[in-house]
Amino acid sequence: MPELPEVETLRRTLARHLPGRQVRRVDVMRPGQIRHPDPETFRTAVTGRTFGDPQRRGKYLLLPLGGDRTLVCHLRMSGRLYVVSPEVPRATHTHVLFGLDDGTELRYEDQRTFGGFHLVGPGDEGAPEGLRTLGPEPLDPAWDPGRLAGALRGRRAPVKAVLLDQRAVAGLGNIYADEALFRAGIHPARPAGDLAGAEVVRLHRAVREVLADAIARRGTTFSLYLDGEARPGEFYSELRVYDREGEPCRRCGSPIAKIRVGGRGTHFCPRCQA
DNA sequence: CGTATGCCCTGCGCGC
DNA sequence: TGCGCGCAGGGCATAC
Repeated sequence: MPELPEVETLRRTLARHLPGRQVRRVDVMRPGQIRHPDPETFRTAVTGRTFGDPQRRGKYLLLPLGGDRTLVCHLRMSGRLYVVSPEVPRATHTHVLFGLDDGTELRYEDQRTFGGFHLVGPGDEGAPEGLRTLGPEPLDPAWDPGRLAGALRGRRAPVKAVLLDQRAVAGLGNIYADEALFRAGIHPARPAGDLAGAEVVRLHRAVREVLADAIARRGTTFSLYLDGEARPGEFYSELRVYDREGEPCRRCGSPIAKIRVGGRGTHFCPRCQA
């Protein structure tokens, strides 16, 4: 599932291909993936524009197009965005295709169709609500333990649910929330507001470390994620709890447990995260 | 407001 | 071998 490290890896790979490329053609095979504006307006508004340097906010990929327009993409569960030669056969769930002026194609593929595009205009016109209300970037130096403590304070929800709340902190999904809580030695179901100061500091460090480590390994390919050059990530083998139910904890050997927290499948070590 | 639940959607793995 | 069911989950809509 694309989370911050996967979208960051995607941004970095697309940065090698998109800047300076003009969109010659937009094919929308599945109109539902165009969230704003209507697909025909989208198509004509994007055609002829030139990509700038890709940016990222949380799990949102931001592709500047000039003229104060930005193509905003969210991959949700199964979205893939990559540059490829037109001779490569289209994958089954290729829903949107941008023909570029060097002959290559930027393709959007999405098996579960949860993801899609917003074309954002001047003054954030058309921006998805989730982008407007997005919390701080966890890798920003300004995100310190105090900011995390502020997001957790007074909340009775499980600490994991707060980590997944994009308004509290941007970019964590199910994999890295579980991994950060393991690294911090904190039980995922603990009420967020009950964490001691030292635990918040540990969690803050753990979030940063796991995200940085995952970016260094170009993200996690669990089932569907590929980067902007259609390559898988290498972080899967580094996972300490996610998708390891019943397997021995890498630290203490206890079997990794799987429970439901905040409606999400949650992996943790019952001994290291008591 | 804060919290909980269900929905969207498809493919896969499991049990029978 | 085939079929149906449950599960996977990010973000949002709705309910309480």
